[in-house]
Amino acid sequence: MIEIKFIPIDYDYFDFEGRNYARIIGRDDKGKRICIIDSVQPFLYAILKPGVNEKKIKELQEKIGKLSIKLPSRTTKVEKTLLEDKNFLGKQVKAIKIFITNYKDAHPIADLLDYEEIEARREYDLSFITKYIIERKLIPLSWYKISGELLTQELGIQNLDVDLAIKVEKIEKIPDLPFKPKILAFDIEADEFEIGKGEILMISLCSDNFKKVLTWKHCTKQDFVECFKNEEEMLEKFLDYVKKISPDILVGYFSDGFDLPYLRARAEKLGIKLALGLDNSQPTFARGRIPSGKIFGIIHIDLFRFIETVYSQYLQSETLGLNEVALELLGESKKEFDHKHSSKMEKEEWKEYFEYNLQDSLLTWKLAEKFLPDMLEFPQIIQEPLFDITRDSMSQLVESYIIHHLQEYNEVAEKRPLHDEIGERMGREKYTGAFVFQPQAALYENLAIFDFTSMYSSVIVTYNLSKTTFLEKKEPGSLEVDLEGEKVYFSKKPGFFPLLLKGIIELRKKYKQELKENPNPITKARSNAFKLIANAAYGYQGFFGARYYCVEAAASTAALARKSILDIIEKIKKQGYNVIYSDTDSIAFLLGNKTKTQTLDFLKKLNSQLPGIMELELEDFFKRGLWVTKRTGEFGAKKKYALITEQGKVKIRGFETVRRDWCQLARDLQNQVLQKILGEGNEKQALLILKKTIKDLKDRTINKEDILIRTQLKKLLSEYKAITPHVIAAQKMKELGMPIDIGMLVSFFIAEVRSEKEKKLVREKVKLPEEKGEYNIDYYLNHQILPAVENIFEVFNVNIKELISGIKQKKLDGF
DNA sequence: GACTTGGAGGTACC
DNA sequence: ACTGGTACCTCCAAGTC
Repeated sequence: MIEIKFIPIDYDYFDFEGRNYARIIGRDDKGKRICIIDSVQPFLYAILKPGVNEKKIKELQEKIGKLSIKLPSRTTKVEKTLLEDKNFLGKQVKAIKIFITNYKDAHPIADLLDYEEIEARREYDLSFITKYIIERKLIPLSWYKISGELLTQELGIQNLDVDLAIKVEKIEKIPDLPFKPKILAFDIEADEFEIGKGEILMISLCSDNFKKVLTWKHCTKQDFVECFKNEEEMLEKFLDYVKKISPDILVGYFSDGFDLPYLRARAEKLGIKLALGLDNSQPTFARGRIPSGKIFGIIHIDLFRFIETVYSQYLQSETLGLNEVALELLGESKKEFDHKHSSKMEKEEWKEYFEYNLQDSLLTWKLAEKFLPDMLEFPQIIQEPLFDITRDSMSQLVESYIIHHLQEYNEVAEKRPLHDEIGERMGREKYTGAFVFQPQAALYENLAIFDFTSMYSSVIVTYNLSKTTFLEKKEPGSLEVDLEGEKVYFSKKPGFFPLLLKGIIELRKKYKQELKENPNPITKARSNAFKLIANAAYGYQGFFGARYYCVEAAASTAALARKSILDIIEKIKKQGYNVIYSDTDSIAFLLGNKTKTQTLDFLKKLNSQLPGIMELELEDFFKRGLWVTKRTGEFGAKKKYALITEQGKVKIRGFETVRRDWCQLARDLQNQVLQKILGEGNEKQALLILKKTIKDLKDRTINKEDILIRTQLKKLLSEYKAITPHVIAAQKMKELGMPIDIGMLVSFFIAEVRSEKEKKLVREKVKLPEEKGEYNIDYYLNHQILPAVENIFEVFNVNIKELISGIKQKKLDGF
């Protein structure tokens, strides 16, 4: 028997004599690499119909106990059954817990449970690792004292590159110890984008005090460059370095979709085994929307995927490419490098190429270090391994959090929806969502904005809305929600979903406070993780793929949120304020003759009247706020406004300034105009800026980057019904042999053409950035610049178009 | 051929 | 297919006169 302190990092399992064993790689407190082998007995539940008598249950247990499945490789039997009292979707039920030999046969065993007394079969669709973590409470990246038997060359650990292997007997939670995983970043360069088509020219590696570029193409005298005879030798050395550095995390950027599959494809072609795993196995690629490259014992992370789901909504970056993200988060860019085919590269260019390649790894490594607190925190909160956490969608994260907390409510897990069920759910009609107030276009002064904290989550908790509390029909004391005529009912008895969410909101509050008092990366990561889960819980209930899907709950959440905000709007009006705007959970109103103190007191009063955990807070006071009309019609536009605080902080929403599908010229101009108007309270200075921009445009002094329009390609070229300018741009790229991918941003500009009469459509004037041609002055004036500022000036009764043509007639300079 | 209108398409807000 | 609905705006496609 030996005893160690252990932190689990990577999980997988294997079969031995027909049974499943968890195999977990981690470290001990001395930094040694440890493998532990453990087992739990797989099981599923048969939930019984109400009122089945004891005798019947006994008989049923006996029948179930005899079930088995014979496969060529193994036989799975029901090994034991237990009768348990459980909760399931708001009901107390009797359930038979059915232990089986091999978890992989849980589904076929469930299919055999075709007995009249059984109402439902559940928990046959949870992964072995998930079940293992729940059963043994061995939470990823958390510390434990493990005792067990030392293993040498036995089951599941043959040729495993670890310092110690233990067959677990006892697991005990201990307080957290310091832990810093070793991170190795990598990046490859190739001439061809298509996976495996070209040669890998170079591979860069970056870790603590370690920077290398491996290449076989060209030998330079840069100290970080290591040269090899051929691609094979370079790949071998890459494997060597990974072994030697022995990282816990191997991180890349887009590496699930590019670097790792490319490495594997090239290795295969060259007859090399890409033995990255601790057991010398090659990476495997799990099927999915995007394949996930898994390396045994080392966590491969594609940082892009984690950032995309968890952080993109908080980033300013318009693309999530390494360059923009690194610039925003690290203040560093990629190296500038003019890509061309390697065969046409000069000596000096190779040097730059190597630096470029190294910089990519360096940025990836720095980003990974930056996100390390989050990467350590999320797996502990969600209770799934880091590998999965960094690839899960938002709904999966929410669902995993739920699944791992069901025990606290003695709840049996609901099943994943089946194919037909998903189809049905997707086909449903949309329900009514949020309320958006019809604003009046104007420049307002002295505003306050109130908003509900985590509004939808608060509504779910306050009114107990969920699949588990949804009632088929009205019951005494139940809550009735009117969904525009159709009535639905919810139990008042707290269900586990709202209770769980209540816990999340409380923790979110606690960690937000903790962050305020003690701001550091850990408290920030924790606070952010809970915020994300809380925010996604509402969408989860309306999501077709959710185990706890419930449109009635989702629609009721939106309906009650609407009711709440309309109620508050009325109260604010009644108090004598002028409400000017509201969207979903926020309300903007004019202070008028009231003071800030009065307004804050009023906020307190409003809060005291709110039900449950609903809470209204002050977002801020604002000096000025601008709302404009829609392009068509005289009404004020919703979801478009600009605000300035007394400290001069500007908040712009919805305007072209913040839209990436407008050219920089129009966006910059609009931004400056908004800033000036908000700062000064009138349009005079702003007009001068407009004048200058028009002059520059007509003088053709505008830079090309500023007139590029960037639009995302959302589907295959052939699937487009309407051939829009960006589709033409993509077609041109394709003809030039450039790679076309779904999701890519297509850049183009609108050029002058010989005959405007023959080429009337915008798409006929599209040119790629590298194509020769002058920008189309008329287009940029009338389709970019003017539309961007027209209705802003209209607020001041200044008609730009008249002004321009009027001035023209008077032959004044500038316009 | 000029003009209108609906909808496809993309992106933002919360 | 991988959280929800609401809203704006451009440009194409197809219809009307």
